[in-house]
Amino acid sequence: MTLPPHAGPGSDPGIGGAVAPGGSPLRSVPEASVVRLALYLRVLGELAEQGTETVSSDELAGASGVNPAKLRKDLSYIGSYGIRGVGYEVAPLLRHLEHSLGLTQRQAVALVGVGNLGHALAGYAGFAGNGFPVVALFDIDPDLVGVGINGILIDHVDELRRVCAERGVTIGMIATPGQAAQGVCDQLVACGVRCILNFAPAVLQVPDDVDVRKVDLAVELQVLAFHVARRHLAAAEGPLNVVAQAAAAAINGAGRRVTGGTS
Amino acid sequence: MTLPPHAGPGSDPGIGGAVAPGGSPLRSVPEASVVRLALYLRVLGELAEQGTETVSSDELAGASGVNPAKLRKDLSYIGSYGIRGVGYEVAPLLRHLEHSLGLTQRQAVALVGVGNLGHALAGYAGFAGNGFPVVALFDIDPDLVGVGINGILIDHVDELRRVCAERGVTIGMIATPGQAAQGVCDQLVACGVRCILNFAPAVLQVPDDVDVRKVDLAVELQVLAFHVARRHLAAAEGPLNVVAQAAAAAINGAGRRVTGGTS
DNA sequence: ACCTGTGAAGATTTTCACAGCA
DNA sequence: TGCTGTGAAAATCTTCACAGGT
Repeated sequence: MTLPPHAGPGSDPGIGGAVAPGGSPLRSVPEASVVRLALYLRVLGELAEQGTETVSSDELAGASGVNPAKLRKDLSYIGSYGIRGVGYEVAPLLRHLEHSLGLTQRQAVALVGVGNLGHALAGYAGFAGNGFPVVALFDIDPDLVGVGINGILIDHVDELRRVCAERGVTIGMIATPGQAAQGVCDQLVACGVRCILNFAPAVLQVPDDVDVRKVDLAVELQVLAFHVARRHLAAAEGPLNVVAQAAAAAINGAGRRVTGGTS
Repeated sequence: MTLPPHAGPGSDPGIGGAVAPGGSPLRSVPEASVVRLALYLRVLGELAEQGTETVSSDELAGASGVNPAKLRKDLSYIGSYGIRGVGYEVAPLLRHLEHSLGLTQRQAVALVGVGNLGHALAGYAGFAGNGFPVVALFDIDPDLVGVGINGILIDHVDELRRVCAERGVTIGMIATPGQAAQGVCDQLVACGVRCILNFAPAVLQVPDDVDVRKVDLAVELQVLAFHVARRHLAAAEGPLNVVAQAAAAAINGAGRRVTGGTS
């Protein structure tokens, strides 16, 4: 069985606009769009803080590093309604995005592996503040069990099943060494966790109905290294390229490009 | 850069963009493929450790969670030569991948922002071990300046330009708060850094010739939250789905149980 | 007999471009 | 006039399926 980074259970055709009880259309949203929606949400939050009340798709797209048409299409997936000739009202759009991303419901997060990286994740303020409280910590090291971080005590991995059930964990984060990751993943899945964020350098095999997203630091650096190398090759190879690049660089000295996401 | 009217954000498309105008290909490798190449490299490393000498595309693809045809196509971008009827020799393929990803040359990394997350990144063993030594640390907090982590002293951000030049930094990592990220990014670019890995919750604006990759923890969690919510909606809507999901869960509950280790 | 490398088909995502409304 | 929402075209990525080695 294969697990593309985001093998959603929704290989499901379901083109038809199935309608949920509430009446909102449950249309399939491309994974890439979901990622961008989360991005727009943050940018909108910043705009709201500044007191901005409306934005055009051009403005919001610019601030998000995205093509305006793409932004409008992304919003269309969640049935957003802007005002023609004006743009979008920041506050309502923000609420709409939160709702569409399922942020109205609090998601309890469990973190397995409180080593170097795990410790930082456990203490990361960005989580709790955004509706993702870390409610459980696990490690296999007896010296760590019982230690508290941000008011949460570390439990032994053997307690995973019980603790996750008790605390209603819906999202699992894995920050163990690579060899341990699959085992931990299996346990989380057995506990009913269906969404996993994996920081361990390992490819996780999971059932079809489980979503895994991966953050792989080594891979990120290697991808950048590839670009460094390619840049050297390109420069060494074509004088024409060098000229073109220099020209482009000069032109861009003033105007800037926007670069968005990854993962 | 080249022709495309718009340098797309997101997973920066025109990677091989440097297709020589009148010259040789310098074949462009799709960004998605580059990411997977890095993944194959890791899996191959594991195979090599186990003493495996050859793998078929099926096996390697399975272990990487990827479709075999896709794997072969990915490898074809870097002109890999397997042996028909047999597969790939692990060691040569591993070397080939390392070379193609530019890992033969050591990349010096600078990390800006030694807070909660930054501290963990500075101590992350996976970097140095993979040819990405962190050679410089920066922060704006006077209390941190002078502190050493893993033998590297933290410098003040004001020293960024000098230190990066002295130590030949080629890759920058940003782990500052969101508001500080753009400023830091500008400084890195001014120092000649052309590849940046951004952990800060901010969209960075950079010139065309700079590659940015982003790791955004809040976005990752929100994407997972979206899937949790969608799953609930789907379950509430389609009774057939519920049955199928329950069955899948049951089957997997009986699945292997592995006692995991943790750091 | 088996497995790679790849053209071509298929699927998905991005972008264009314009109708339609405020 | 200005900007959204969206059908359709373009670009990109994935998968199939098979020719061609070993």
